[in-house]
Amino acid sequence: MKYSNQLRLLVAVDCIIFGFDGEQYKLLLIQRGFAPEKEKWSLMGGFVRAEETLDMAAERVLNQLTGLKDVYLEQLQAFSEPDRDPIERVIAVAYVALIDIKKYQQQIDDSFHAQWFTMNELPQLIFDHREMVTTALNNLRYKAALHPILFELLPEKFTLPQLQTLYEGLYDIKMDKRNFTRKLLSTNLLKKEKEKDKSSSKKGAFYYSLDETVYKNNFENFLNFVSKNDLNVLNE
Amino acid sequence: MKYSNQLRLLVAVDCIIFGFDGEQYKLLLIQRGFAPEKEKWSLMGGFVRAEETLDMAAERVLNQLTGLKDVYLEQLQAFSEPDRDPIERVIAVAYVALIDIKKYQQQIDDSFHAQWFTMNELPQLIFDHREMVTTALNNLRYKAALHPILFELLPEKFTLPQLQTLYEGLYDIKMDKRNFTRKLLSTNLLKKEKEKDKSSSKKGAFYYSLDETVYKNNFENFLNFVSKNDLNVLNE
DNA sequence: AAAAATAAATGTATTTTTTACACTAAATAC
DNA sequence: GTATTTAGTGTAAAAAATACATTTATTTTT
Repeated sequence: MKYSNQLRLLVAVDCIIFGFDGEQYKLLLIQRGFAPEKEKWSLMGGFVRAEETLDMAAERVLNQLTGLKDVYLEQLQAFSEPDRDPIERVIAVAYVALIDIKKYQQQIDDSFHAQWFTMNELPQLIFDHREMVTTALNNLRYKAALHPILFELLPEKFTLPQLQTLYEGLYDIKMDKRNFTRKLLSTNLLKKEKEKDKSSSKKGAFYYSLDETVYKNNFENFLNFVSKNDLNVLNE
Repeated sequence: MKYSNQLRLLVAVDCIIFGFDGEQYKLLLIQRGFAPEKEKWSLMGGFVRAEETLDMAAERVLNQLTGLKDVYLEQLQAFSEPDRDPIERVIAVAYVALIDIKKYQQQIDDSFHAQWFTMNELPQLIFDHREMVTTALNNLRYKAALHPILFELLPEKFTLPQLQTLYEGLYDIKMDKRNFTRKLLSTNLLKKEKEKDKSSSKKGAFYYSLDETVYKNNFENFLNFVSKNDLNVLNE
């Protein structure tokens, strides 16, 4: 038994993969291996298969094209312009992944044709992928202001200056070091480690790590990581 | 030219339609007119057609099944469990609509088989529609805490007590009248009218209306309509 | 016409949060 | 041992959020 006389469509997932290398935000792209737009830069995408959900499809595609596994991955939204793909109509459900670039650098370089691009040096993208990236970035800015989501972009141990760079980079603002530290520490999300990171200063900055329990319990809370003042910049 | 050897699927939109009648939140449902689950209660749904986007499909479905037009309508997310519809696999993209029940009461009663249900007296719904409603409600609570979205549920002229009932109803909390009024007025979203609504008290409450300019310019701002204290209730 | 009843409207003091702002501390390089 | 570099820290002022009770406008009742 089937629904008769109804249109059936291709459904794809496209992954917007944001990474942070300690200094900058980057986007992971691949050169598309098949027509149309062969060799052009593209998000990681693939068609949904019969036995998998969209979430599963996104995980699979991400893994097949980059080797990535168990990373933060979340549905963004569906894109559905009938002619977004010139070959045939495809409904695309976009997913956003956040990863620590250094953790996977080797693997991505070695085995796949994916490449990291700085956010302000993106090449031309196929189809409506540029729009997807813009939507994803706005969404990330929104979420990161309320939830401690940016930790997904950092290694397990990180320093307060790194954390601040992460926030400042996303909103392209400067924050006061003392106020930033106070706000972050007041969440109780951070555990101070005994060692220091000496790679970027003589004095060295203490490492911190996430308190996973607090993280899981408080993720959905509205935490106001970024002040309203700073956010208003986004609306100008 | 087509993508060969790829699975094609039915894609549907389902509309979660929230309404407010001045006292309570309600959900608009219809009795499904065809198998499977004929006669069971369902969200407004329909398959996407060849020439329309998902947004257009949602508008069309909403209009066909209820006569509603030009209402607040926004994509929620895609639901994709392979067996969510027992007949055949269907990818469903859920949309949320917000309307003022009284404005459309007549029309919905007269021409369609749709019916409003109080949120805590929902009948059994088909497929995964119950999950969609829960997701949509959580999403509405989230958004309404940050953006002046609940005005979509009110008539053009409304009173401060009505507005407070609207917020209190969504979060199932009591708010202080003086603090609530001060917060809402401080947004500059409200224009005081000269007339009073005398339907619910002897003294009567002044009508207010939305300042559309401020509304449009500030919608994306984070306005903190509901305090963090009150929101934490949701996470317990 | 006065009194009672009902819901709307309003202000202030206290606490909490956010902001603005500059010097000292630790380690290394020379 | 002096200079250099970045990390780390405190306090006062302003703004926002909270807790809390009486007066006002109008209608209904007597």
